[in-house]
Amino acid sequence: MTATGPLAEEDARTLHQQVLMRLREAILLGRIEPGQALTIRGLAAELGVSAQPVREALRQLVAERALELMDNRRVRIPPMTIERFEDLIAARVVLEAEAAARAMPYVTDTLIARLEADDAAINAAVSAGDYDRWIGANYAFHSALYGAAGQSAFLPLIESLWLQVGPFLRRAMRTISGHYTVDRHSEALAALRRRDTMALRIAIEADIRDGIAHIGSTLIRSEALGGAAGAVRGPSTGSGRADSVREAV
Amino acid sequence: MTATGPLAEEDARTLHQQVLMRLREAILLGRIEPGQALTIRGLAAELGVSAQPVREALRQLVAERALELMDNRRVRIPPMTIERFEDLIAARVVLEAEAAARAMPYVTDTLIARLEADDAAINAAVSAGDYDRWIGANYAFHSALYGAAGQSAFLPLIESLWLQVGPFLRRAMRTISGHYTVDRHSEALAALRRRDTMALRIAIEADIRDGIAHIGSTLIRSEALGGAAGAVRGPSTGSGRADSVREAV
DNA sequence: CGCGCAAAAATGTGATCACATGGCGGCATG
DNA sequence: CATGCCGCCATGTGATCACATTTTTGCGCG
Repeated sequence: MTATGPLAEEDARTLHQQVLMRLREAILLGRIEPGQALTIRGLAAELGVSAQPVREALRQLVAERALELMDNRRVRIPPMTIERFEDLIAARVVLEAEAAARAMPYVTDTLIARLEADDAAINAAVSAGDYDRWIGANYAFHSALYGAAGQSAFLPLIESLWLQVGPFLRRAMRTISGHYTVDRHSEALAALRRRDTMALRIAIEADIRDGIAHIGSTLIRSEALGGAAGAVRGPSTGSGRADSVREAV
Repeated sequence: MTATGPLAEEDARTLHQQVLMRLREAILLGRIEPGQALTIRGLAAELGVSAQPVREALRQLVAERALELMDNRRVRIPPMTIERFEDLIAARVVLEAEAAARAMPYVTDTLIARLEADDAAINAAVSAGDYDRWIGANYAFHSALYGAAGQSAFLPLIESLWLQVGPFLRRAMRTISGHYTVDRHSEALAALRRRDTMALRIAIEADIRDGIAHIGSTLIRSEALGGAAGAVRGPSTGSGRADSVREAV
């Protein structure tokens, strides 16, 4: 393999898994424009690998619904509609509330300490206005909680949902500090300390809905759904596309 | 491409999508032995295609958790444990109950008629002891219901869960007729006719748990978890593997 | 006869090639 | 100057090749 690409560092995983992780992170952090046409060769050149690993990574992301295979056989971040967004949130609520409740028996003081650290990181990111760190810490908090039990079934589903919502959070949350009037995570932590499952469910649900409730309307107003229009307007030119994704992934 | 394989029929979809569908069906119907090592070249030869489409199909099924990528980098149906099984059922319950409830506003008499037809097909399959038709009709019933609303988020998640439990239903349900003491589907249909959302939720949950409750213990007793052992015992020989999968996929 | 080691076959991974398709721009025409 | 057509280029798909790793087989030794 080429030794000059950004992925040159040796890694135990296969190349396609490294590409997958890079793309997954880029999607989760909203670094890829929704509606943007992702080309295999473009990404391959960008990452310094051949087309093969990229193809497989894209295929996997399509399976996780993070990407969508269009009729033209090109791949993009699926457009967001209000209906789909509400479905996604509803799915997140039922899955994450249940996952949290099922994790309760496995909650230890060690886990709570870790969650408190994550919570602190979240608040720090909010204060700093650092969107990337906010998302990252938020993700760490939730997956640490849901993963407390073996939860072999819930986590992948939840991750798929995050991947689908991720691309649209950033543009709707330019200023994250303004929306954090109530810290639902500390409510969740309090519930965890009391081993109060019902309160935990409520806190989790509130956390999901709080951070996201106003986004639906933002999506309508901003018209930046990134797909309904994207399907109509011609895909960008090859070179232009590669450039705009370069610093994203 | 070769024109003699079983997939020779022209199809609008890409080759890897055809392979994907074949494999998906084989998994859902429990035709592939859990723990069985699936080889790219073996499947490719079997289906009369090159390795490329098979690779992508396998990758996609791994993403959907229907298959598992082992450390050896080989692919198999993940072993089942009691914990995972319970997780999967719990996830099915919350997701499918919510999906059904959200479909309620979109329920029409036409849809109910279709569901009744599916229900009849299910009962016919049960009477005939035809496992494949039972699974198929069952799947048709549920996805028709959940898909009534646009449900762009729920259906893929539910399908992933079906793919994960599918391989283990058959061996635990040699005799399906014995377990159908109560027809939960007609209860669901009754709830639909009354537009009674809560009753529908209950019927769906009962349907999932009924058809499946005794399987957990069956899994323990039969020891046919198909993985814990499969990981230890050497994978079957190449030729043996190809033969045993031949009529499966 | 059992055990361990080495050769051989098989497999996954990544790269590259060939081909069909579709998008885009340039060009001619009204 | 607007508009429709044609050709070129980029892209996705499938096939094939080369290589490293794993698995299986077969042989020799105790």
